[in-house]
Amino acid sequence: MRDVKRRRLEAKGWKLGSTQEFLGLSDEEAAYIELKLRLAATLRQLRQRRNLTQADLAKLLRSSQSRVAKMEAGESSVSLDLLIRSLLALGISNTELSRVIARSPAPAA
Amino acid sequence: MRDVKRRRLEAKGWKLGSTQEFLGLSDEEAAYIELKLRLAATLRQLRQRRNLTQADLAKLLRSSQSRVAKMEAGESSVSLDLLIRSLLALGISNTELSRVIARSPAPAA
DNA sequence: AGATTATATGTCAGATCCGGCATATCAACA
DNA sequence: TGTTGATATGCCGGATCTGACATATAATCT
Repeated sequence: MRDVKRRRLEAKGWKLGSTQEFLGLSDEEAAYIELKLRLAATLRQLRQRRNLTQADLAKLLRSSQSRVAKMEAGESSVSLDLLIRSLLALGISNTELSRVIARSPAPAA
Repeated sequence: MRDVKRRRLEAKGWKLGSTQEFLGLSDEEAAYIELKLRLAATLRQLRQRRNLTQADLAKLLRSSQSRVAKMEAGESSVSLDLLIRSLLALGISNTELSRVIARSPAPAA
């Protein structure tokens, strides 16, 4: 993984330890983070497709605008739980959800 | 949803409030719980297929046997996060994971 | 420029979840 | 029957996550 990408992740609160530790990032950790980012992106798409503001969505979820922002940013302080709950609240179907999860991230050029 | 099923869920720690509230269980809540139970069942299958005891798996996950038991039981005190992390640790692929999520629960007879 | 609306960032107290321990239940055997 | 190995249940202190609030930074207007 590239330094650029690393910095982007760390900026969002992922404490990844030393570079060695980072390079040794286990497959499941990597898969977990990628999955989360994918769900985060999907949440944003879904919200925008419905012409909702973050505040609107927050109200729908009985949460706050700031947390929605963090969800969409894929911050480390947001759990898969919250992301998936939110997608479900937006009415995503199991089929759509599974499609998001199936899609692997594009490999680096 | 049937009373039998309700009791089964409540026994696992789901506080579902009054019957009215339960009957009014929103779609996303229901979907969330079903999803969790599906992942829980998958975890057990995967572990058994590899001939691991709960204690073995716990060690692999740096967790405890009791938590693994709770995961597989789909207790409310277990998050999707932990379930999915565990499945990833067992090496489940995105494709398999997505298949689990896609599969809707069998409708009541 | 200033005003308005949307999004992002920082912080924190309370809620939830976690690992670990003790102990209970169960199953398969001698 | 009692012993052994596996799984389940109850509990708790500490860790993590959450909603909420304040505030900062866009972005889009007049």
